[in-house]
Amino acid sequence: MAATMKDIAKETGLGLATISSYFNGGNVREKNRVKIEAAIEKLHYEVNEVARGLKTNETHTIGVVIPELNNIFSAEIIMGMEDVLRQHGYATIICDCRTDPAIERDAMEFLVRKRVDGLINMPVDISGRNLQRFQKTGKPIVLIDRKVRGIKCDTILVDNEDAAFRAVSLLLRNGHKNIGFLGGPRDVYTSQERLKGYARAHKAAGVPVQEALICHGDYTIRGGARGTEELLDRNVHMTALFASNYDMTVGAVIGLNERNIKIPEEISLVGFDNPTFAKACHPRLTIAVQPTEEIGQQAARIMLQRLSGSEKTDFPACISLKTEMAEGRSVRDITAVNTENP
Amino acid sequence: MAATMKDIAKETGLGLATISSYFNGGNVREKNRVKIEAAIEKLHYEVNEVARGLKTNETHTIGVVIPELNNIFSAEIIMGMEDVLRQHGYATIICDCRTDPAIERDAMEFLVRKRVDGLINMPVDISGRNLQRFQKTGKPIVLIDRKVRGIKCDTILVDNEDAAFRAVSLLLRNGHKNIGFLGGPRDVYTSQERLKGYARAHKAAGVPVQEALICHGDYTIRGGARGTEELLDRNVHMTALFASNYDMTVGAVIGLNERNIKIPEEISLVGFDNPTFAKACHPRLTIAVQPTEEIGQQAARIMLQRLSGSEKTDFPACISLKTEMAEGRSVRDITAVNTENP
DNA sequence: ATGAAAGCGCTAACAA
DNA sequence: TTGTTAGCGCTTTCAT
Repeated sequence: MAATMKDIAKETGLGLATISSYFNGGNVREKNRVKIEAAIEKLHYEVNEVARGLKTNETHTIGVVIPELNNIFSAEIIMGMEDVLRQHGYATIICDCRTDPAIERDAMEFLVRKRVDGLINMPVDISGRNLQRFQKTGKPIVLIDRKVRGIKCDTILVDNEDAAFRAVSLLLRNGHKNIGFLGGPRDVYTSQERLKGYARAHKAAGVPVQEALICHGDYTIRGGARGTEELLDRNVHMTALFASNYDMTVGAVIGLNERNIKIPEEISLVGFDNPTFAKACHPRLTIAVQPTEEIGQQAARIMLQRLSGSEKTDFPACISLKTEMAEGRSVRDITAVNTENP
Repeated sequence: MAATMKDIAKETGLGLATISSYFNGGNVREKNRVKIEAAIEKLHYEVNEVARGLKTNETHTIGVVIPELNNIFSAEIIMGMEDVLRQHGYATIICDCRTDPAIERDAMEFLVRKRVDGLINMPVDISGRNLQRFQKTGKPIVLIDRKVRGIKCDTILVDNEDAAFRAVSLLLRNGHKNIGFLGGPRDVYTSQERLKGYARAHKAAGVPVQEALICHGDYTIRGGARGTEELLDRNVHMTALFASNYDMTVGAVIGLNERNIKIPEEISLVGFDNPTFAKACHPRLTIAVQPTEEIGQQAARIMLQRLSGSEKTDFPACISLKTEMAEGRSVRDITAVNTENP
């Protein structure tokens, strides 16, 4: 069995409270401090956080429920989160619910039993039922990437609409008027937002949106490759492509390569996420970059604030993080070409 | 405050032990069972695993320490692991130590304080010092992906040497004699193993290994692209390329595309990991696939066995999982060509 | 089958 | 500053 505070007390001849005080930053006589530290060393004592948790009703553990872990987007968010939390003495229990609302519900119940101090969730069940259950505990919830109506809590979003707006505006500024849109599933929030941005950019530039240029894929590499080919087949005049997530960006590059279409000479491309991939491409891809680690860090910080209770504003915060445009060389300026052929 | 068993006891008029018995599969009179369940419903009772953990000295929590979470390899392992563990009522606390032995040590200490029931580790500190610390708790350790000498515990490895052997043999069988090797860092275990497999395949086929065909990269996309170009420049007669991890495979595809080199007409390519990427490529890539989720699942299962104590063999198991060759169309058979030009 | 009571390792209130 | 003590919510003998 592991050593307990009692053992330290016995070893040093001191009382329990003194030992506890030592660990909780209380004042302990220098002489005793040395004794205690010697005993800790000798007995390999490590505080039992379970006992502490029972007593204080604080487990210093945050539950995290996400749809899927096997994509860099989720993984990097988790990294940023876990990093901040552990630095503050908090553990994170991560539950990958495989995009299944039922598993998500189980995961949340599980976390309630584990008495986590708070929940960070990238929600699958948009109805909010799962979250309502957790909210009964009175413990803080921070939502990531998606809103859930009916749930009042802090939320970290990415301004997807703006990301798409800027990406497409960049293409428009460079003279492109037939811009293909490789979108995600119709019913996914981020996908809808990005399509809105695509449309708004067109409106702002006074360029009409053409249905034939919009392709709803599935956010996968393969879907991106196929979508690219479909768009090429349907639109002879297409001069540019906007891929609205990472996997579809990879797919677009593959699809264009396969057809032997030069970027940006024949088709200009703006992608999404993953700067590493963008840099590896030739020419380097222009992409919209989501601040993945920052999303995680922010979520963690807000959670920490709620837990410390030192929060002034009592109403939920809704933070919208901006994406960055990382410019490469995959967009060709065709304004000159346009004026030549009016 | 959340409801406790005491509340249930009060509500039902039963004793504490009866309630506890109900939750632990003991026999409870039908009449009382109904009463208890009604009370649970009414009070929204959820077992407090913290209290239970203190009493039973079992937290039903497994600590997981890995170097990095932001690559599909790690992420999928974690998915497989977490899946199995949670299905058995175990939580996983994941610590990403950013490939830093010092952070790894902190993480392990942290997990000791959290009183996790076991540790699953993809080790960074190969010296074993970090693990020795944890091992003092007497709790089980399962190692993943790498051995650590001096630590006696269960280990799940992938037969990397065999994976490379088979990949390179495939190329040799197809008549290739100048096969470039895009390797990882010299000091990484998996990288060394894969190089061994490359060499053994050559020996088995009676083809000499040429130093100029071996490139030590850094397991990144960019490294793969650069390595590919280096190898092309150094070796005019190179007809094939073996990329020894996923990122370098992406890099190789990009590098070859950039030079406008056709796969497999000009260069045959065998890659590593990520079937999704392989399928998205044209032509579909032939790759060695590591059973990532299975690694995680196996690790979890072995851990579960150790914890249940029903393990017959008391000595550590060392399981070596085989990779799969997923054949695409990226390898050209040039045996005929060779006989034409002897 | 059920109840009473002790105690897991810690914190915190109170006393000294 | 330090010691004593009660009790967090549960499991687990031991009676009944």
